[in-house]
Amino acid sequence: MKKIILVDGNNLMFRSYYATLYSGALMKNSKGFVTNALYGFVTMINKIINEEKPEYMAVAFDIGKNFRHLKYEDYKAGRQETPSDLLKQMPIAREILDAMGIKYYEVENYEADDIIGTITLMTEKDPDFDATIVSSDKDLLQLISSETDVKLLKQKDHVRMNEETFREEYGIEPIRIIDLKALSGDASDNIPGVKGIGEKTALKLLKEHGTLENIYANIENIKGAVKERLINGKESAFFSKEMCTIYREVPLSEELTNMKYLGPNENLENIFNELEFYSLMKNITKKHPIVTSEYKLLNNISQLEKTKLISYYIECDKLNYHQSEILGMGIYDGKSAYFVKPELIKEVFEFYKETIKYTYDLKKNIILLNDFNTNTIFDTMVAFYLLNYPAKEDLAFVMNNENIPASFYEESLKSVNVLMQNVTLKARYIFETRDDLIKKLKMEDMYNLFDKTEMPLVTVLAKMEHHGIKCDPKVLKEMSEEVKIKLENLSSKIYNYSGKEFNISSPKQLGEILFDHLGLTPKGKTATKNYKTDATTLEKLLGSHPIIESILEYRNLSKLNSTYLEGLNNYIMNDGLIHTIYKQTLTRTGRLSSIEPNLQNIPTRDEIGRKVRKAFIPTNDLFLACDYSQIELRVLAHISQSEELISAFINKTDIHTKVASDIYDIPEDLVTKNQRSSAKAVIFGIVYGISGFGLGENLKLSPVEAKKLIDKYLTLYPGVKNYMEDIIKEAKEYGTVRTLFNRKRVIEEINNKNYMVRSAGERIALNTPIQGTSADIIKMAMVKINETLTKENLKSKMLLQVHDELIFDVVLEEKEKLEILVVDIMENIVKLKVPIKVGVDYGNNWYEV
DNA sequence: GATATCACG
DNA sequence: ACGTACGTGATATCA
Repeated sequence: MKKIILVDGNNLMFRSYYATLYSGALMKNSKGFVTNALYGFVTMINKIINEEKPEYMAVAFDIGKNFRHLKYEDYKAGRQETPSDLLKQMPIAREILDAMGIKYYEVENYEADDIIGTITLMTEKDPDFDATIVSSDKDLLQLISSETDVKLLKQKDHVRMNEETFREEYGIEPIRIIDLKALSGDASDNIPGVKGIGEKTALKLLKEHGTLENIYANIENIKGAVKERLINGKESAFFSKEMCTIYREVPLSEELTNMKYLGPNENLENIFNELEFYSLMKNITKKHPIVTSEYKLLNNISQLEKTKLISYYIECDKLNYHQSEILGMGIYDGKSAYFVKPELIKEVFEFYKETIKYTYDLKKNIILLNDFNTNTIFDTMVAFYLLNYPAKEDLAFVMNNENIPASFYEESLKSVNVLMQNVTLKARYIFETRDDLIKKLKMEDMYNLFDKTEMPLVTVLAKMEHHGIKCDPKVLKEMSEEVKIKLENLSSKIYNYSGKEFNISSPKQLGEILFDHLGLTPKGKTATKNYKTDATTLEKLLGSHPIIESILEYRNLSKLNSTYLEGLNNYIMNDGLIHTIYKQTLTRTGRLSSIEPNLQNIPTRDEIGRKVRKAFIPTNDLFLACDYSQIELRVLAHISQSEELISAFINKTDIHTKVASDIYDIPEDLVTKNQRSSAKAVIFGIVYGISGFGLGENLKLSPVEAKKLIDKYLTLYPGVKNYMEDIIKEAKEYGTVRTLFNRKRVIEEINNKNYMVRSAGERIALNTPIQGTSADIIKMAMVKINETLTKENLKSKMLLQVHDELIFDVVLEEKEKLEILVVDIMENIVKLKVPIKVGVDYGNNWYEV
C-alpha cells in the first residue's frame, strides 16, 4: 500500500502568517522581505515529512476566483483582504516546494480543497493508494473515507480523524459535514446556512434524518421554531450545501505515481540562503550518503595516483597517542579508498608530499607520524568543535550522531577487517564533509577563527606536547617520603582523637566518625544523603574539635601525594619528560584543557603544594613564564566599554585598590589589605555572575552585606551593569553568545522554565564571552609566537600554556631576544580599548618561576 | 561508573 | 521559595 500526503498549502501559509503576526516584529530577511509565513510553512512541511515519512506527497493551492465566487458574490465576504506581506510570500512557497522535491497543484477557478478532493477520489479508485490530508480546515473532513484520513492541525498539536473517530465525535458520517454546514453555516466562509440553527440542532436533525434532503422530506414531523426556521431558510440551506461541497472532478491531468516525494535538491539551499533561513539549512545540508565502503588494500605505492588532495584517518592502539602504536591508515583520493598498513605509511606521505590533506585529529596524527609538515590544511575535529558537534577523540562519535554507522577504535583492535573498513570509511567521511564544514564555518562567521587561529594552533600544541617538560623523579620521591611520614603521624593523631581506626579518605566513614561518633554538628548533607565533609564545611567546625585541623592537613597532604608526588611520577616517560595532551576540542568556552597528566593544575596556591613545581626543570637553560595580567578584567573592560574600568586600566591603577576605594568610599591610600581582597572577590564574582549569598560565603559576610557591595559596584560601574543586562538579553534572544573573535557557544539553558537552570544559563552567558575572548587572545598569541620562533630560528621552546600564561624552555643566549618578542606579541596580538599587560619571570625550575 | 573532594586559571 | 560563581582533571571510595 502506498500512502500519499495531501497538504492544503493555502491553509498552511495563512496559519503560519497569522501565527506570528502578533508576536512583535515580523520576521524579515536583511533586505526587508517578510518571511514569517514561509518560515512556518517550511517548518510545518518538515514536521509532516518527519512524522509521516511520505513516499508520495502533494500540496494544493487556491488560484484566482473560483466557481463559488461566480455563483455567490458574497462568498468569503467579510474576510480581510490578504495582506500584501503574505501575498508576496505565496509564490516563494511554490519555489520552495519545487526545491524540496514536493509536487504542488493549482487549477484556475478551483480551491485547494477541490484539488485535494479530486486527488482523494483518484486514490479511492486506485487500490494501491491511501491518502492522508493535512489541514486545519474542518471542511476537509467531508473527504474522510476508508482510504482517506485527515490530520487536523490544532493550535499546538493535531488530531487524526478517520471514519471511526469522526463518527465517535459527530455521530454522523463524514460526508454529512456538508449537510451540517448547509444548516449551521460557516462564518469564516460567509456561508449563511439556516438562520437560527447552530451546530447542536443541525447534528440532532441529521442524526435523525440522515441528510438535508431527508430533513425537508420529513419536515412535517419536525416541530416548533426549528420547523419554521427550516422552512424559511430552505433555499439558503440548499445553496449553502452546494457552496461547501468539495468539487471532486477538477481537471487535473496528473497520475498519482507522478506525485512521488523526491527530497530536496540543490536549489533549496540557495532559496534558504536568500531568505536567511540558516537554522533550517542545517536539516538540508546534504547528508553525504557514503554509498560504498569499498576499499583496496595498498600493497605498493605504484597503486596510487598523484592527485591534488587526499584525506586520511589513522587509528592507533591506545587513547593516549604519546605511547601507542599505529594500527593502520585509511586514505581516500576522491575516487578510491585504500587501507595502508603501518610500515607503508611513511612512503605514502612521501608520495603525497605536495598533496593537500584533510584529516581528523591532526595533532594526534602529527605525534603518531612524528611529522610536523604533513601539509594537512583541514582538521575535521577542530571544525566540528567550533560548530558544536561532539568532537571526541574518535570520529565515530560524530558519524554515529549523523546516522552513519561507524565503529569505534576499540572494535578495530579486535579485528583487522574492522580496522580496514573503519579507517577507510572514516577517511571517506572526512573527504566528503569538508566542503560543508567550511561553508558552515563561513555562515557562522567562524572561518577566520578556524583558519587563522585554531588550525595553526594544532601544530603549535603538537610541538609543545612532543617536546615535553622535564620532571625529576628524585624530587618527587623525596617529597613523597616526607609527606608519607607526616601522613602516618597524622593518621595516628586522628585515630587518637576518634578513639578508633577508620578510612580517613572515605568521606562517608569520616562523616560518620565526626557527626555520629564524636557528635559534632553536621553542616548539611551531600546529594547521596551523606554528611558533607569538604574543606569549607570542615573549616566551619575548626573550633569545635582538634580532630578537624588534623583532618584538613591530612586531606591536603594525601591529595598532594597521590595526585602529584606519586601521580606525576607515573607520567614521566622513558625520555625523562612528561608529555601532556592538550585537548583543543573540549571546553565550552574555547580554553584548552590538559590531561594525562593535567599540567594546568599543578599546586601553587599553598606553599607546601607549590614545592611540587621544583621537580619541573628546563631541558635548555632556564624557564621563562609570561603571564597576562588580569586578562579577563581587561577583556571585561573592553567588551562592556565601561568607562570607569577602561580609565582605571589606562591610568595603570591597581584595579582592586581602585574598586575598594570606590565601594568602601575611602581614599585609595587608606584601603586595607582586607578591603582590597574583598574588592577583588567582588570583581571576580561579577565576572562569574555571583549572588549576594555566594559572595557572602566567600568573604564571610552576611548575604545582605555582600549584596550591598555588589550593588555599590554596579552603581559605580554602570558599563559593567549594562553589559550584564545586554549579554543576557542577547543570549535569550539567540540562544547563543559569542566571544570577540566570534567563537560561538550555544546556551540551551537560557530560556528554561526552571529558575535554577535558567540562572545557570545566565551566568554562562555572562562569563563565556570573557573567558572565551581571553582564550582566543592567548591562542592567537601562541600561533604568532610559534611563527616567530621558527622564522628567527630560535632554539628556545614554548612548553606550557596555563590559560593566561605561557612557559618557555629558554636557551640562555636567546634570553633577551625571546623575552622581548614574546612580550611584544602577547601584548599586541590584539588591540583592545585598554592596554594588555604581560608579567615576566625567570627561574631554574617551575617553582622559582 | 557515579560521587565527593580538591588541584588549577 | 527556589539555592546560590565560570571553566577544567585526577584520585579514592563505594554501590
